[in-house]
Amino acid sequence: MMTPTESQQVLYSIGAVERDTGLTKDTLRVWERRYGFPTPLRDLHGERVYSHEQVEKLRTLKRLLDRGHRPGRIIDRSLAELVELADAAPAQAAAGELAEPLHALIALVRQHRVAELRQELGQAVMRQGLAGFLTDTVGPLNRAIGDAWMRGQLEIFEEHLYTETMQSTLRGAIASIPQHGRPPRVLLTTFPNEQHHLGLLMAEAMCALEGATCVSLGTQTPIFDIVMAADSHRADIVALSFSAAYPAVQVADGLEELRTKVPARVAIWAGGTNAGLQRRAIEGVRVIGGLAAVGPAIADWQAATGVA
Amino acid sequence: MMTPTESQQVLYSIGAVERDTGLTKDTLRVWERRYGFPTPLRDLHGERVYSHEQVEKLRTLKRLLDRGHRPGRIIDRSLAELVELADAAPAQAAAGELAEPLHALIALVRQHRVAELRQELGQAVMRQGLAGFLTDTVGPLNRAIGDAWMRGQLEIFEEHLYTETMQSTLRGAIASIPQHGRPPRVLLTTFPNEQHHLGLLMAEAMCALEGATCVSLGTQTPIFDIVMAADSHRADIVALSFSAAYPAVQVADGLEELRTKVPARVAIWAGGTNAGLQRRAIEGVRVIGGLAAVGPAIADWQAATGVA
DNA sequence: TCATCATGTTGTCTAGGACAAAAGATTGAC
DNA sequence: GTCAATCTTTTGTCCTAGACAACATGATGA
Repeated sequence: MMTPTESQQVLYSIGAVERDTGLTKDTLRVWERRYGFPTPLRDLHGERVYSHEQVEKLRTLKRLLDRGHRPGRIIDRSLAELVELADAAPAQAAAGELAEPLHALIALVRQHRVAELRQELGQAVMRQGLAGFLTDTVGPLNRAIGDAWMRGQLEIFEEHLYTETMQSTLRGAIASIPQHGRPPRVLLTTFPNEQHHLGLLMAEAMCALEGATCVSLGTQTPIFDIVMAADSHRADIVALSFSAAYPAVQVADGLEELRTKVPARVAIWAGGTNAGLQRRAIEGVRVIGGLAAVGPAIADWQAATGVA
Repeated sequence: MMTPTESQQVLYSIGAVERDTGLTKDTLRVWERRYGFPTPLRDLHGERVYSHEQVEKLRTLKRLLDRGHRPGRIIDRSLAELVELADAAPAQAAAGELAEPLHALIALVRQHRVAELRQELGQAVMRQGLAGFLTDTVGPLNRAIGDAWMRGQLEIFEEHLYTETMQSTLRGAIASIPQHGRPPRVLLTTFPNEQHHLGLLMAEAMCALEGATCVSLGTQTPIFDIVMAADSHRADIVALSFSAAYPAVQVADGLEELRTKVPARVAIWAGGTNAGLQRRAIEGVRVIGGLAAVGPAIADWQAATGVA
């Protein structure tokens, strides 16, 4: 058996750190030059070699950047201080009073009781109805899971497990919604580099529930292909999902580019937890503020187009 | 109305090309230096700007590299010649005689008839049984779709549509397999940067069919987390899936690292269409050569561990 | 015929320097 | 005091060109 110290003797190349943290090699090198962190060792050939601890701190930094923090302000703090910072943030937005059932679900994730988790989620759909499940369970649960992960209360693989299980649940639920082929026809996808599939599935479920005809392209469709797909499927609405981690610049740029390339008769809707959506309004793009706003938006569309 | 020439005036930055092709910035620059391709223009600030045509050729090149071609040998050829090459390759491995039903399915994808595609796939599962569906339909179909895409017969969004639909079908099928909690316990996932979810689902379906207890973490789990997850779930087998596009170096490195960190009593299995798997054997890692090999592998495991 | 060795080939890493875009701070007008 | 415009700082991404290890290929000899 190895001691903890020995087992932590894991070293990462700059390429490995890029993969694990989502920070590019350029950024890693320029941070080292500017801020003096990280401070990788060098191997025989003079190449950077990162310790497990540094990678851990880099991952936490990345999460905080996604929340709007700036590297220069926080990079000097210790990992413990960063975690504290992460803890403080969600407290503002109604943290403590997580509903009891949610705690139970999180507990199942942390205890790796997959079969029970799957069953509980399935039963919750039945109990609350899909719409209630989405707004009252999935939404808050996603946030709680993300927070727990950042606080170090949840490992990455536990988050993966949750995501995978929830994906199955949602797909099962979506498959059980009868599709009549009635308008509006909604095309759902995300921009390249946006991998968050759960948000997309939630949107798809919500639209299908409201009687729309949904076609999902999955995640990461190049803009030019979204345009072609909207045309091919004669979509009435193109719906995009943006997670918190997606760069705000690319949200605005992408939506503007998409708006110019897609015919005006096709509506563009954007939703998700991304902060950039609230900041600057984009002409001809409707921002959907949460799942509850999907129903009214579809009602608006039907009213505007005179569909019975 | 713009002329075709004007509308093609789409220019890509080196970062955009990296995202769209999967070739790193480093590789793009070194190719330009060494082979004289690509030959991007420069913008006002001297930064590289790639034309749509060059990006197209780069994408095709990447696909050919994934098949084992070497850049120096093929980079000078025209896009048409490359496409021809892509056409010729699968001819070796039983190309022409694609079963009739597969052609019909591909036709549905190209005509964007989603509802029918979904229904046909569901019926195929019933008709062939899940095992037959996986080996005779999904496997060949994946390859055919990939080929068609490379030949320019299929747009990216059409491939996305196929993937999304197939994912729903497979998840539905997996959900319908009763799980008894019997050994072996199989943990399924992919390495970071490996996004190909379909291969993973196919593996999960196959294992579940053979009576194993499956836990999937989805794609892109850091190696350290795979180790923790294997421990938490008391996994008997860790199964990894590698698509053709995944760099062969990272396959070998990753598997070796994983082997040293996971207890010896846990088996490591690797499968998928990645060429690197065949090249060099890794001590303590079993390479699963295709879906049909899953059954025997599980039988072997059961025999070796004396499980009835 | 097969193993060993030399030769290409290829991707990834190195070093600072440069600059645009966004965020933050300051100023001035009403 | 509030808001808009301008200045300053911060920050990520791009630039050049050299180096080298890992792998594939071809040549050599047993």
